[in-house]
Amino acid sequence: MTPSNVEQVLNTWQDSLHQHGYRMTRPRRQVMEIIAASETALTPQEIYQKSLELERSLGIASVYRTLEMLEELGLIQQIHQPGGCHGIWPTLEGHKHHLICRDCGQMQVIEGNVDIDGYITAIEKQTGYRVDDHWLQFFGRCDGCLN
Amino acid sequence: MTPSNVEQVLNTWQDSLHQHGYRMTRPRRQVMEIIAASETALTPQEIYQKSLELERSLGIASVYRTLEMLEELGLIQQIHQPGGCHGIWPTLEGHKHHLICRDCGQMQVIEGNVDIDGYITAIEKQTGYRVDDHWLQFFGRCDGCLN
DNA sequence: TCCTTATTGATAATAATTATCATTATCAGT
DNA sequence: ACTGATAATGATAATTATTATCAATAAGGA
Ligand SMILES: [Mn+2]
Ligand SMILES: [Mn+2]
Ligand SMILES: [Zn+2]
Ligand SMILES: [Zn+2]
Repeated sequence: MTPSNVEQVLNTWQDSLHQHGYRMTRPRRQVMEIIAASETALTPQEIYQKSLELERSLGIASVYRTLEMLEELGLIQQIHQPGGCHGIWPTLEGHKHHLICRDCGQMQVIEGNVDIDGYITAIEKQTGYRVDDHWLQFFGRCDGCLN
Repeated sequence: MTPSNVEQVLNTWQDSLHQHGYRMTRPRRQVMEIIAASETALTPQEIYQKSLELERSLGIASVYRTLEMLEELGLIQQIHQPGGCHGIWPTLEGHKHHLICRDCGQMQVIEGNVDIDGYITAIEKQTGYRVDDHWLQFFGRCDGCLN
């Protein structure tokens, strides 16, 4: 994300916090800035480590508490990867998927394809389950890491 | 899986162990039996807990070591779930996906649909990534938990 | 059956997450 | 702008999960 894009996301998130009765504090802003500015999905520990380079670092407990809040508000979600789970990424609007580079971790957001809806209907008929969500993630190597 | 089906899987796995120079021991057999007989994806801790009810329980270190070996042999894989990750499930042959009940955790194996291949080709052209794997998981409620 | 050595299990060490509580800082109300 | 109620922080303790260590054990080829 570009710096101005990060600011825009931060403002949206701040509105959501206030609408739900949460205060906007410096630690929370720092966590949100780190997440929104990152090119890769970060773990709680990675977010904490990045904060150590700031003028005023975070408490590890505040990192976990902020992530819990952001997830409850639906502003972030967990990205699951082979051999390194629980990365954090802003929630996607609409029907999108994740493409992740195995080498550098860089992520791309992919438009969802409509065919999956028909697939889901078939699955529900076949199994008797009611499907309310799905995850689709692609793994591979990015252009930079291939060359 | 039915008991006889479990036995069949266990024999296949035992062959794989011996072919790779691993010994078939009682702890390893117990871990494999627990995994193969389970209706839900289990965590390492859950596998250990189940073993406590057996005549001769497992050491927690042996659980982790056995899982590491089985994963290296490609016999099991990690199942990632919202709010409870790193469940263990036997590796699927061919192109299949997972359907997981949010309430009871029961899993169903779903045939993969061919449309995803075309989707992947489009993604590669669009992003410059080379895609070598994908995960597709469906979440919902099973027939039993709906009623 | 014997022997080599891979494997186990008890436990120590490390890492990650959650709980506790005195202190601090946000922000609604004036 | 100031004040006060209290939400939130951060240091740290407690808990939980995972990995490392090593003497004792057992698998399986000879
Ligand atoms: Mn996961
Ligand atoms: Mn989709
Ligand atoms: Zn890359
Ligand atoms: Zn169910």
